[in-house]
Amino acid sequence: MVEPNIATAASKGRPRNDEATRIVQRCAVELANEGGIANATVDRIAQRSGVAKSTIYRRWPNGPAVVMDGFLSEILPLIGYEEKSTVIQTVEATIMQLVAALSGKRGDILRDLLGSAQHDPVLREAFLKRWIEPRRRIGREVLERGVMRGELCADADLDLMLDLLYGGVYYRLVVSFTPLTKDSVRSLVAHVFRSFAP
Amino acid sequence: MVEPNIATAASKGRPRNDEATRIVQRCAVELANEGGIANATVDRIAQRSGVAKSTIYRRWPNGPAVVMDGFLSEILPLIGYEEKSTVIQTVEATIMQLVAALSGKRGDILRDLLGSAQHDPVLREAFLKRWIEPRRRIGREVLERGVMRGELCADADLDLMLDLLYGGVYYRLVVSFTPLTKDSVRSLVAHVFRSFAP
Amino acid sequence: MVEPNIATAASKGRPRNDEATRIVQRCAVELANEGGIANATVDRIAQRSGVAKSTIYRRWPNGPAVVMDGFLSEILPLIGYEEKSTVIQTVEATIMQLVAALSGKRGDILRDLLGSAQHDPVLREAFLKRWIEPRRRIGREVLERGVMRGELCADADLDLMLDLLYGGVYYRLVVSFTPLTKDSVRSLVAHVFRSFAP
Amino acid sequence: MVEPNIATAASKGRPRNDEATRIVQRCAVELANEGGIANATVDRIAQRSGVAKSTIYRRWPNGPAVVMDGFLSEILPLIGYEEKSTVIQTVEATIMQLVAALSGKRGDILRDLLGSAQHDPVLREAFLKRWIEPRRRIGREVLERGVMRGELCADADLDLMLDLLYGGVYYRLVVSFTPLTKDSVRSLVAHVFRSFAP
DNA sequence: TTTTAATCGAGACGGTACGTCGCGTCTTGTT
DNA sequence: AACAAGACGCGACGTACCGTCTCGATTAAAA
Repeated sequence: MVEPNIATAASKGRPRNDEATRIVQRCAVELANEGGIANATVDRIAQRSGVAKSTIYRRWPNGPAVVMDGFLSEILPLIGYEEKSTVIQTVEATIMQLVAALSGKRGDILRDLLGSAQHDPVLREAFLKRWIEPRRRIGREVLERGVMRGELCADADLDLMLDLLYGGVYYRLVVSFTPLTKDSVRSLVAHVFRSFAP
Repeated sequence: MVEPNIATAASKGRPRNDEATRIVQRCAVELANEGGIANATVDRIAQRSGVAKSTIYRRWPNGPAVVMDGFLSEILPLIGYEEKSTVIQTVEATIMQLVAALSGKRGDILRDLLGSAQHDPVLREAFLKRWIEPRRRIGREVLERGVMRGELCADADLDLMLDLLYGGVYYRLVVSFTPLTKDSVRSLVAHVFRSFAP
Repeated sequence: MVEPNIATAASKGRPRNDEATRIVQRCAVELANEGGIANATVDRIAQRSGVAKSTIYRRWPNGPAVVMDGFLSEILPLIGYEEKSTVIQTVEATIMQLVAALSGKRGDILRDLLGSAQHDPVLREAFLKRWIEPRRRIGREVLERGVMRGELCADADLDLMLDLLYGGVYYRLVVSFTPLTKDSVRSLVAHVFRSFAP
Repeated sequence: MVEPNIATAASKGRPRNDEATRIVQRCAVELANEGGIANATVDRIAQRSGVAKSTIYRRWPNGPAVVMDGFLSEILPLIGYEEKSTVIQTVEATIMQLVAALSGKRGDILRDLLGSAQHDPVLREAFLKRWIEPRRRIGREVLERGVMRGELCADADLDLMLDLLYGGVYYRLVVSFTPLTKDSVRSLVAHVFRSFAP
């Protein structure tokens, strides 16, 4: 959670306006969509949303944090994972979905947020807890099923396997800036699976 | 090269001051070391170096570009690559060296630069041309030797192999923020090599 | 009285907390002592006193008004006036006392309050009714006794005389910012008395 | 001079824009006319004048200082002093002029500035050096002529006399808030002169 | 005894201004 | 030309107060 200042549960004083929280997040994402997260300044978010700057600062430490919060709470519900007939197919589909999420407009923002997370511990925490770890948890479950079903070797180092799968994807998107085609994803997944075959 | 505005070779007026170029780079790196690249503003670089802002802008488009330039021209000479008796050992040593470079103070800056490159095409270009591609070229040569020497299978997809090796490293440093131990590097390299074994 | 909103005498609901009124005034004066009346903001008064902002606003229109109230109710009891053997001596003592009150920490606040009264009608009213006019009333009584006792001429314009006495003092403290010595007070009083001599 | 940051005489770098200085002062006075000096915020001055906030802060420490500067440089040229046939008449005319200056819109600003000067040393300095002292110097010259011409007694304490004259005026305008009529000025001047008669 | 109504604390809210910083451009005189 | 110096318009920063508001909890007089 980027939002570090949660209103005290005891609900003393006037309660926070949840509507304001929502509209601020929405406007922040809008602005980031239009011109990158550098465009989502607190001033601009405040102006567009009609919410006072002080109210925004009461909830988030800076503009990118708002974008992160809004972006994730917008995208997370959209990402399920489909069970396919074989584990390798399920993984392939999941990775394809990830690649799709990291492409286009939304992908630009996510890459930009990842970039900002390099020097902002708050963003880093949020990025990890709400984006990386959940997906990794899902991935791990799938792979464990692969082990049980005999598609993967019994003593496979699943964490290493996840590092290789996700690493291969993120490396090309964020480090070497090489577009990822469906074919390249397929051969990546295929090779990794083969190397962990029973 | 970040530096896009090269002085025309035999220009008429007063020639550029190379000393200024050097001191500016040095100060920019210093400032980045002290407080991240956000600390290396053009104003501050100018003040510390005693070089006028206009002089800086004549050479670089913005602050991070100076840092990138200074950082790379400082770190590149330090990175050679040692030929070991086996290819896997050579690769392991190279990766270890990379991990070392990406750890500590210098690593913070490099990760920070990579972060900024996500929204700055100029930085991205420089990062690719001067950091990623040269190392990848070297890595490729090593792997090709591995194929020739029979340590790797003849039809190995070397680009995929490089993606897996580098991807595994960068993913943990820049995406999942998981510290890389010597052991984890060793098992990563070992696994990838095994999967491309002849 | 600065305090404009008096609770209706026999009201129905919960009665006002007089203790709160007192502690608020005390804290306001404390804060003004520490950093001028600009330091006595309603927020700060509320925080230090532990009294809610709304409770403060129920009694006073703004921060300076609290300071004015607290300051005057603190200083007024301390100012008596001593009857001397001659009227001129009594006046001199009174003026000396005024000068003392307008010097040092307390003087800074009073001058500051007078400054604020230049653009705040509420403060002006309070300043007049509770500080200027009472002292002037006392001064007038003394001078009238001077007339009766033959120390002053029978048809003396006592209001003009008071203007000259007080004017001479305030002018130096508040307008020309020239320190007032005991000697300068003495010669001021002496001259004015001489000019109204019988 | 309120303006404390004078561009270095050596005129290094781009010279300051005098036009900007002028328009800023003009707008500041305008704003103060419209709603008191509290209305002359740096933000508003910047917006109305089209001059950047940073440019304003490069010259003045705060809004009231701009008003003070603009106000004085606007009003000072307008105030000469007329030589009358007798010294008492000259003084009376000068005081009348002062009362006029302290009445109406301009008077409100001047009183407001004097109020602010109570807690702002910069304003106080400017107020003294550019408003109080020059007028007092003139007044002193007039009185000295009065001594020479035998209208005043030879050993008159002219500083005390000035304190009484100016004090009587400022006291009523700024302290007791009693309107000054022409008659009251006349009787004030008359009495003071009589008390310093030869 | 139950309303009823004013008070209290806490603190959120929309505003507005603060004074600073950095940007990238510009205008000087000097080298 | 390039250079040091530094002014300029711009716009964002994060903070502080303002005065208002909405809560739930007290506290007494009126019903």
